[in-house]
Amino acid sequence: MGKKITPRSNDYSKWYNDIISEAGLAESSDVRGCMVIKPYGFAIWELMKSQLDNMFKETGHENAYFPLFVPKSLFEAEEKNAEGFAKECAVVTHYRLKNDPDKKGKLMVDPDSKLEEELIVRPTSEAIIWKTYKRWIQSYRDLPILINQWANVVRWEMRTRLFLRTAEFLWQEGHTAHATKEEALKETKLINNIYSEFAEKFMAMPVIQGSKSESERFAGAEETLCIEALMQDGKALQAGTSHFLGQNFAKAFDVKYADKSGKLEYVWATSWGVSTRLMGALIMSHSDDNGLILPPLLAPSQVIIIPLIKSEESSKKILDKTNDLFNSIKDKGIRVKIDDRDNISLGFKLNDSEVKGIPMRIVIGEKEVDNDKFDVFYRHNLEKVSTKFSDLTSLVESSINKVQEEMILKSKERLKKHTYEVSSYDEFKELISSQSGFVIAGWDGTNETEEAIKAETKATIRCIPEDLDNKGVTCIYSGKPAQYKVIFSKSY
RNA sequence: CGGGGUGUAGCGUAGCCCGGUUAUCGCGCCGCGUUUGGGACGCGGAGGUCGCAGGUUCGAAUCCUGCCACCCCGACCA
Repeated sequence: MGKKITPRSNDYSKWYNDIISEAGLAESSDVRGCMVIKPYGFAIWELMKSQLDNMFKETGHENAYFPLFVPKSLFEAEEKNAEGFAKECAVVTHYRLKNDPDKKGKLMVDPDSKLEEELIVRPTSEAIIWKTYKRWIQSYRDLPILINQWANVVRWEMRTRLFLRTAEFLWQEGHTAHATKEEALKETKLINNIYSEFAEKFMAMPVIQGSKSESERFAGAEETLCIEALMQDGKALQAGTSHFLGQNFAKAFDVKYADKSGKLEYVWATSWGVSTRLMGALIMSHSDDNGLILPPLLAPSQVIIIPLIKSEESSKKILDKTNDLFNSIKDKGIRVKIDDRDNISLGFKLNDSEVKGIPMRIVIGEKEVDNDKFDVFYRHNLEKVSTKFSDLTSLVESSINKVQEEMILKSKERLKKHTYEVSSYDEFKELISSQSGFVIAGWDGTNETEEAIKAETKATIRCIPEDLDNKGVTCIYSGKPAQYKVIFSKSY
């Protein structure tokens, strides 16, 4: 089994890339730093999307779409935001090509088509959206605005990795406007809770919630909340962020509303997003050396049935059973598929279903039909459960939630096992260098300390959880009283 | 932009130091036949400006020069 996948313990990155390639999720494109998401990978992304979309809509949000291009003057309006993204922007300077007079059959940029104002390909949409909100908001009656958009953005990263960091990526970005600070803060928290709930419930990936230190904060935000997940190699992955933007964008774009007394006030803002990086998180959270493992709620096929026909005589009874089972599982609203590909050996099909992470597999051959004994093979723990045909559908149905729960439990245990608390810097350094997970430690709250620790150990403050008591704790580095207990880790 | 490396078929590679027939092997692809109980097998076949340009030589994938592209380690990052 798993012949073609490099073992995780040998080379973690290779293992990760092998899984993406063998499962058919994505591949590098011919365009620098960009990625082709293949149908199977996209199907998983679409399941994630629809779940998140539901959760946003249930909390009063609506979808809309804003332009890909941001005129430079808009982009630079909010200074910190512009500065933060300036180094990774793709810029459109011309709008036309022409035949190159010196090189036959080649095209060149037409110098006459230079734009008066450059267009930035959005690395994020705050600027264009806040320029629009200015038109939409006049009165307290126009608030709140709770909008989300599903879109692509471009960030010209130096080093890219499939799903985790690509030059172009797909995401959702929510942008809300509120009358009061309290309401905006509440929204920021609400969304972070949604992200956390989604990660745990659907991705079977428990996360730690908290706020970012100033240096890790989103450019232009007053506070950034985040969810941080722990990957199997002990590194942290920022899986989602929710920003409280204060009145920064309202002021930059002059967005005011008249309150009940007619007084003009700047509006309060939030923005929040998760991206196709979640796919990377899903892969790295659960996969093993045999390939991908999908939690049933995010599996495009939750069950696969493989008919095994060896002779003409047995063909009919096997196919009848296969179709009966397919229909009865499908009637329960479960995503089920039959692998009836011709000229492909059973062994190949078994491995194929494993490498793709399909949660349950049922092989139907002569032996099963004659003995009325069928195995359900579970991908997440590689175990089999046997039952008779009449009980098969209910076993499958009850297994969906069971498998999901078992995967959540396993991930929770891993997170717990790899979360440490230290009080000395030596202990801290040892844990970080062994790259074994989240390390909770006291921090004096200064930028200098944070940077010194990063320079010495490569660990960064992943987040500042709000529920950790800092009474009597001292800073791991400076020895001064700790302002917070925070979570350190190496990260992606 | 600093430090290192690599470019040979769709993918992964051997050959390069030490120049010499028709450029190696595996996977994949096409055809025929046999095979489904853990990534099938046999036979036949297609596919290459050896990254680009120039030079040295009777002769260059191999040596020299220039260029280009990509990868890895830094800085940056959802």
